[in-house]
Amino acid sequence: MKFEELSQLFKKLEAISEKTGKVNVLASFIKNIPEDSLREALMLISGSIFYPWEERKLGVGEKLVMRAISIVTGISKEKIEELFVKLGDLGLVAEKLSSEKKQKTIFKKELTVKEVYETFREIGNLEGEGTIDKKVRLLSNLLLHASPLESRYIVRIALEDLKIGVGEGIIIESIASAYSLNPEDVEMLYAVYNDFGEIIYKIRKEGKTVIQNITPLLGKPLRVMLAIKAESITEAFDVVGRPAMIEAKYDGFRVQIHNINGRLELWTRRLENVTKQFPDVISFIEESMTLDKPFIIEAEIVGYDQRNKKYLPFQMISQRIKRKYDIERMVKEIPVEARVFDVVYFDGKSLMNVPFKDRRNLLEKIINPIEGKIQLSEGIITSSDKEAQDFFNEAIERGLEGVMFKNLNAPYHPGRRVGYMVKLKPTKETLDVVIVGAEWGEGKRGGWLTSFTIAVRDEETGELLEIGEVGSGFKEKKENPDDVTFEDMTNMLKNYIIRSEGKRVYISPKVVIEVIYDEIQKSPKYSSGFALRFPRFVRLRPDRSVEDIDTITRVMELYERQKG
DNA sequence: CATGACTGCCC
DNA sequence: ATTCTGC
DNA sequence: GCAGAATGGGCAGTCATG
Repeated sequence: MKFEELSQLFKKLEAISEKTGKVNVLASFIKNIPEDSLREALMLISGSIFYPWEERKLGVGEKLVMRAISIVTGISKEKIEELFVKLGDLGLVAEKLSSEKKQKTIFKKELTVKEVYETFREIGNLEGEGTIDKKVRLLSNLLLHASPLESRYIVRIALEDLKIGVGEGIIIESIASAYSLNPEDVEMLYAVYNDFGEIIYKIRKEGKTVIQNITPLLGKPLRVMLAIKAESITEAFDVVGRPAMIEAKYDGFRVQIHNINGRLELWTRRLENVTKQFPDVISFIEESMTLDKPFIIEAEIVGYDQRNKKYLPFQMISQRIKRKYDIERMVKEIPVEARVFDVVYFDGKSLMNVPFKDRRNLLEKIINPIEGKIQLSEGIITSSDKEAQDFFNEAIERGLEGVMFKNLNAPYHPGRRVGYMVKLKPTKETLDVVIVGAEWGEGKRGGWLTSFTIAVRDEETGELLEIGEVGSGFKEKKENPDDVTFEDMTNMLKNYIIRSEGKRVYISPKVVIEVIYDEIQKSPKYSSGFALRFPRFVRLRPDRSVEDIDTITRVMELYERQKG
């Protein structure tokens, strides 16, 4: 299969906004992919090069792509960055420059899907000295032989972001449509195999029989079920029904644990293998559970200080997640506890269609809790707003992140954010800050300032101290008069731009905004020494001037208060 | 050998 | 992670 | 109601650079 054909598909999908339209186009394309390009084509359509269980990564980002474009076109990196700011997308930059390039004596061979995919795998497999130059060379070589349209998508593949409005959901629907299957069945196949090419291959070969008895595969990570967010206890109950299980939400990270005939393996939410990083968790499970029956359970791994029985901040445990060296030392320095909250496979049987309350009951039976090592997540079953409120309040007082509401009768729906699980976090403080910088946006936000550097005031010196950036909470479209759009922000701020530096602009401190956040963190990056966790815009404060914004003293007080 | 830029992935 | 938007 | 695409801080690892 020619890469040109795939590029045309991408172009067509990018131009269609309706989901059903995308599914129709993609379904008919999928039916006709020849078997010898099936896996490669589906990997490229899903915008990835390596499978989630592979340890290799592509290791290509914006900077490396800009270097490659610069080499192929002979245009300076500064000029390319300028175009990037203007167009909001490096794929479009490559396309534009490629079409403007004088077609000299270029020997243009036609690229194939296989060739493109294999080249990217080769790029990802490079390591050691000289790697970056080699990657740039391989990528430029692809671009050299590519048409303008192909260049657009080669660049986006390099960044593993096709921007064609096609995600897992649409690929699943398309496969279902192509082979007249139930989308839920295809979804389950994907949740188990994590490989679109493989499941299409199976469907073609085995027909509808593939959907019989799909069960999780031991040793192969399964996609996990995600929660939606609620703003209040009543809203949470409305989503999951009454009674509901209400559980503590721990500020750690999520793992899926497989017992493969006595051997334990751990995967993260995005299916990265982290078994080596957590030998302590492995031994907790060996201590607490019998391993004679295979299982797949889910847990939150959270930092825990045994001495004062307090949970540690997320930043601590994040030091352990990707660690390859000094693992044993960190096991001692940053102890963790596993809080198990679900089981999806046990003793040869899939539990995905078993109601949550029964899965939870099974967990109670198979885990012997050991304080500070492994326990079930704390929770209550109630229909009462008052009991729910008390449980929530207590969780917050203990420094937990919030609570989860769970539908007692819900099946396990892998890979989706459905209304079976709802998270509820406490309402937060806000800060009034001034905008001192910004960055030009990408993709559909190209041409607007979309991320704003914010600062608080040192009341002693009058100096402004940066405390992070905010780019969430603004509107793209004005629907109500008081909506604040990126366009509003851009118009308001462009007169105050002091200087530009690539995508970044420095702005005279005039515009005051109110931002909300979940937590104040110590920051090595910002001049205030603090940063906001999950910052988002609330509203403009035209009534306030730079002198009225929040101070570093207040930030320090808030930081001390949240430590409890 | 130390440092910084870049990338990928936790939240 | 949060938020907005189109369907 | 959901999927997709924007956007946040900060961690470790890798490679380049000086």
